[in-house]
Amino acid sequence: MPLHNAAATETACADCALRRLPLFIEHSAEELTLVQSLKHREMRLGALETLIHEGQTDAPLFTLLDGWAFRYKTLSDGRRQILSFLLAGDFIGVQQKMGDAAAHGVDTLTPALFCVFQRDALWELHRRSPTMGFNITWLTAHEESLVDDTLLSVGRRSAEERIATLLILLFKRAAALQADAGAAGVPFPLTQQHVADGLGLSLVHTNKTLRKLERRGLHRIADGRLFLRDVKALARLADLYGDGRPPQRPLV
Amino acid sequence: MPLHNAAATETACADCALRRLPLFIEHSAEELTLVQSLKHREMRLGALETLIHEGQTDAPLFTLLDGWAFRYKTLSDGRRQILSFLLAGDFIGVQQKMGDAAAHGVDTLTPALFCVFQRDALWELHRRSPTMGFNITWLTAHEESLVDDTLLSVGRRSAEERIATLLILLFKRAAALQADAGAAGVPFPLTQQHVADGLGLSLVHTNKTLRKLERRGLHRIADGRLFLRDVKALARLADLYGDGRPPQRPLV
DNA sequence: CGACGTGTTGATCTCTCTCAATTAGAGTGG
DNA sequence: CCACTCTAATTGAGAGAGATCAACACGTCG
Repeated sequence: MPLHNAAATETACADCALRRLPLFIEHSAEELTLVQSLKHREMRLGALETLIHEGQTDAPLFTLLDGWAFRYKTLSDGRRQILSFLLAGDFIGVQQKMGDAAAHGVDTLTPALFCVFQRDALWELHRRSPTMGFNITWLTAHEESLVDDTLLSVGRRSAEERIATLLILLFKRAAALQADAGAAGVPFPLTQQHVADGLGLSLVHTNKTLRKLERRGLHRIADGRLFLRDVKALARLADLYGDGRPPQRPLV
Repeated sequence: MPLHNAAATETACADCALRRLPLFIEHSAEELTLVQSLKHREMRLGALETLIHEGQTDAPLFTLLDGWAFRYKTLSDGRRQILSFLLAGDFIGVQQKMGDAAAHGVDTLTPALFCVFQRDALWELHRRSPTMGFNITWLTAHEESLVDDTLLSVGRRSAEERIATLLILLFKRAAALQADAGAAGVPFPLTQQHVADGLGLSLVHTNKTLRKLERRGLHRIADGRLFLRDVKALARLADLYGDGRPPQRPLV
């Protein structure tokens, strides 16, 4: 994804790479102008850098334009839980109330490009374009449903099932951002430590489970790319219904 | 909380019991009229009934006016994860995209009163009152932060720590809805099975852990009420900082 | 070339789960 | 008033998934 490299040259919203993705909806010229006017600047971070510190009080709003990142929380003794992974198009920072401390940190996984908005952009957006405001609400709700899915995994799935679920869901999200679906695989910039922290598992057990699935031919991770070798088997493990099909309650 | 009992007599938004709670912000007369116009009807359920079935496609929007409920997901073999508990004032149903299947079920814990809105009320609200729209966005984001907290618990806290965390957080939320904070305790309509499903634990282990904490004098649950006996000790277990204070990363 | 980050594997250890049984209370019907 | 049933809470015992501890391999980098 060749975005402009020179710090001085910022992309106009109308030319934003995100808009080229089939995933994103059309916006009117006025909406684009509005967003453009709220856009404060762009920001570029390297891999494994911190965008928002846990407990930071003045974090602005961001949109992730390119790259991977993740939200997380830590306990005082260092135990870390990754709350969600962020891909291009994701909105960052709605969670913390204005003037409040950030409830979670955000780190990058890869070099990443962010669109930075002023603190009050959220309100301005609502005020000046209810349509966009509505979209934001919906986006926020969608983010929550991702966390819901993870909570189900971490709370009720076995290690194998959790890994299968994560691989499928991340694959789908990443695949939606690129042209060729299956053959080339999708980028997979997570270390096993990230996988572990995202699934509430230990690093060692994550490694062992990952290897087990790989040896069974369900997937393959190599050179920072993920390939799904046996989606059927993975989906069976993950107990994922085609999409949104209601689960069957046992007759017991 | 004496709400009207006769099915025919519905409360006007201006007289809504929720507004009397110090927790809720003021709204202008126009805003109340708007909400009133979008309000479809009220709905009353008994304890342990289902408001929204998992996978249901046409669920409307609700506000919980009185009582307790919870959102949950289940796997096909019956394993259930409770995603969040719902108390008076909580909004229900933003998560599912219009026309989409509900990603989670909602059951009541106690008899409950709901305010029912049409499917497109969310959009109307945004369109006709950006202020309210903004509030909805914020409310949705806040809901997510609750799920984030739970995910941290389930992913990284021990059974003892999870229980302590849940007790404190539920106590706080319930206490905010009533006058007397400490002495009388707060309602606690969850069975141990609910606690277990909310924390990703088994019923048996939940029971044992609960008893251990109770025997240590940290809390007491009796007659459907929860009393916190030693908040300090509970907070220490839960690793909860006063409120939003950033956690200390270990120097290791 | 040594230090470091990441991945890998084996050997324990333990927290939590599963299985089983008992108690207590609420509701029902005879 | 008393069996009978059902649900929720409780407790003990054994089993197991996953955590922790320890080494080692490999590639990158200053």
